[in-house]
Amino acid sequence: MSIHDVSRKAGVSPATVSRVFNFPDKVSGRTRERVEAVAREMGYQPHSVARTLRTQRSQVLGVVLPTLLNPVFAECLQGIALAATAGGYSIIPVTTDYRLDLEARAVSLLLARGVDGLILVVADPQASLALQRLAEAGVPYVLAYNRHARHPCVSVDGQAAVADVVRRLIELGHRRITMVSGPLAASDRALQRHRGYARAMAKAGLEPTLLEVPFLGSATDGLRDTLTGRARPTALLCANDLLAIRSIRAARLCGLDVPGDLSVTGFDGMALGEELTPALSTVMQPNAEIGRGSVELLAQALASGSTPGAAASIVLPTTFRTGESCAAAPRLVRGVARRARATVPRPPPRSRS
Amino acid sequence: MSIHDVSRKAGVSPATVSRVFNFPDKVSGRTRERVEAVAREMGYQPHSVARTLRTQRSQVLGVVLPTLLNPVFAECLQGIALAATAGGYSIIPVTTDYRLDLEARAVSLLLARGVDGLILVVADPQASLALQRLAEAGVPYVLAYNRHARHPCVSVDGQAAVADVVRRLIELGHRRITMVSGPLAASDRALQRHRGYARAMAKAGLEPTLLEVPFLGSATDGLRDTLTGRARPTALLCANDLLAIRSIRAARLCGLDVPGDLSVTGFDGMALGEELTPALSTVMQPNAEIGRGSVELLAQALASGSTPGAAASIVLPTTFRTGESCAAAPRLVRGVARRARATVPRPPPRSRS
DNA sequence: CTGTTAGCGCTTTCAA
DNA sequence: TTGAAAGCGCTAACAG
Repeated sequence: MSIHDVSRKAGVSPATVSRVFNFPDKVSGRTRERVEAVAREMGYQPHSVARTLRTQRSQVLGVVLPTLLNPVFAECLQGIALAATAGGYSIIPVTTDYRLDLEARAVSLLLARGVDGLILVVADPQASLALQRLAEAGVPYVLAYNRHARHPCVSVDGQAAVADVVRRLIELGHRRITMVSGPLAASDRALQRHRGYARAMAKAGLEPTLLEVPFLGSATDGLRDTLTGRARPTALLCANDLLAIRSIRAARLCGLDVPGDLSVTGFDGMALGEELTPALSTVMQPNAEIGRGSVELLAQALASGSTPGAAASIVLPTTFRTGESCAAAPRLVRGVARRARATVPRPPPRSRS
Repeated sequence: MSIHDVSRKAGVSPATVSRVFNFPDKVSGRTRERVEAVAREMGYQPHSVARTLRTQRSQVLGVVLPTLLNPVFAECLQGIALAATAGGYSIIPVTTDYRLDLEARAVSLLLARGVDGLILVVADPQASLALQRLAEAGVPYVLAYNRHARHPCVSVDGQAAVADVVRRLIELGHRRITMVSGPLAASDRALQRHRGYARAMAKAGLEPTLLEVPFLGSATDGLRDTLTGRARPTALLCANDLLAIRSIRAARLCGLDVPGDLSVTGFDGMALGEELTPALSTVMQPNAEIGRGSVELLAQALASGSTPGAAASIVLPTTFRTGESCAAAPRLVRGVARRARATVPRPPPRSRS
């Protein structure tokens, strides 16, 4: 059923029906009411595809992100979805699984779909060809999580946040603080977080140690060596919450108590972290807010017929969430952590069910 | 840049260009190559909105689900996204936050967007008006997770799976097994899982106990009473993984060791469950598979110009994942669990960072 | 094998 | 305040 059917039944022209839906003020009260009544009765809804073709605006935003399997991005997407709906937009999400080729493919797919704008979380803005073409094509877009001087970004200051964590750990008496990170080359976030770690450690006169674990597979293998070594760290600063959770497990499996023997901090603030035992001490990013902010930046530009500029970038604040996974450093004896007799940890029992 | 520009530059008609993209076989090799070359050179991509208007097929699937904050649905959506992309479809996800009014709104939004079909996770197929109207309107759709005799569903047998868990717990020596569930009225899944529990308990001659915790807020309040009572359960059978994680935390806060003093099982098989300590013992649902299956069922029907029928419903198998959160029941002394001296649990220390 | 023609359903000048 | 007409970019008959 089309606008035509409504117009016939209401005894007006299609143009008038269109006006009723788009510019109600431009129609006389009487005809508007009649048209509205007829439309409601027939259950008419304007066909958005036709409208899109005519107006060249789809009211759809494309969203490019690495994966939904990391709750951080799921939370962000939820924020995007909410704000988009509120602003009259729908979203088409596409995941890239951290692969650059899929990033490019995602962008062209979305452009062919006629999205009005894009929100994307790319591996590295510097290296993204898709992004560059996007910018050149003049298509409105906003980066989320990424930070770059020449792109509009909604992000947090990961470097400062990690530096803050380092200071907190030092204050708790930690000296041997190892950073656990995914591949640094994989994203600008990883790089920035590591920089925050490296600088804060240097500033404190401490020696930085980086444990770079592979993306997939048993991240715990490398951890085992680190945690069972003679001069093992007293604190693990993990580049994200997922890594922190894995690290805590690895520590337990090595017979270490968290935070008794080893403090562990995360980064991201995924909601689940608070439900764990020990609750994750972590840097809270406002994930939903990042999504919301991205949508708003984009929607604002779209409304004014422009394109978001790098100058509009927003840096949202992070907060350190004090959980239970991090505590004062254990006392040291000749460089080796000594554990109180009472807290000798048992490895978690294997289920027999 | 439109098909027209390409046709001019290639010296052919727009129709021919269209054929090159849609029915390459219907075009002579020479002209096809020329057109392809020109198109590539100009960076032309068919405008899918126009194509949609003309063909009345959008190649877009709408996805209605409760929330992305529960990793179960995020995992499922990822599965949907993957399969959709593979099948040449894009998806528009809408979340309902378990609210029926938003369910209806989501459906009409999606229909107005001109989606070719819908995949939805509704609270209860029986009670969903949106669903009923969908069926009546003849719009192709598939339900995921839901089970209903008169709708096409991709689901698991939650009732049988929970009954199986009950049997496992009984075999481990548990007699006081409490089910922890969200509001039963909230979804058909909750109801079915509870039925599996109730029946299996009855069959074993054990008394069922249900702890229904509210959706939001401190689910742990009710748990505390249960766990500190005189005849506290030795096992908690949780209706989903999120609840299991919360229950484990509540138990720890009550000074109970999991699984030493209390076994806890989940349901869903969210990936993170394996990373926890103790690793979650849970019923694994193939979440991504459920998503994939839904897409395939839908795509198949769309390809044949039909609508998926209830007869096409698929029930995917679940498997019990043996984790560490569940073990043999502690020995009982006069109906009260006795704990070995050595395993007296300490409440987790509060972080001072 | 290729071109011509007629819309898909809507919005938007331009006239009345 | 309303209507007539043109056309967004594409595809599908139908001719040739």
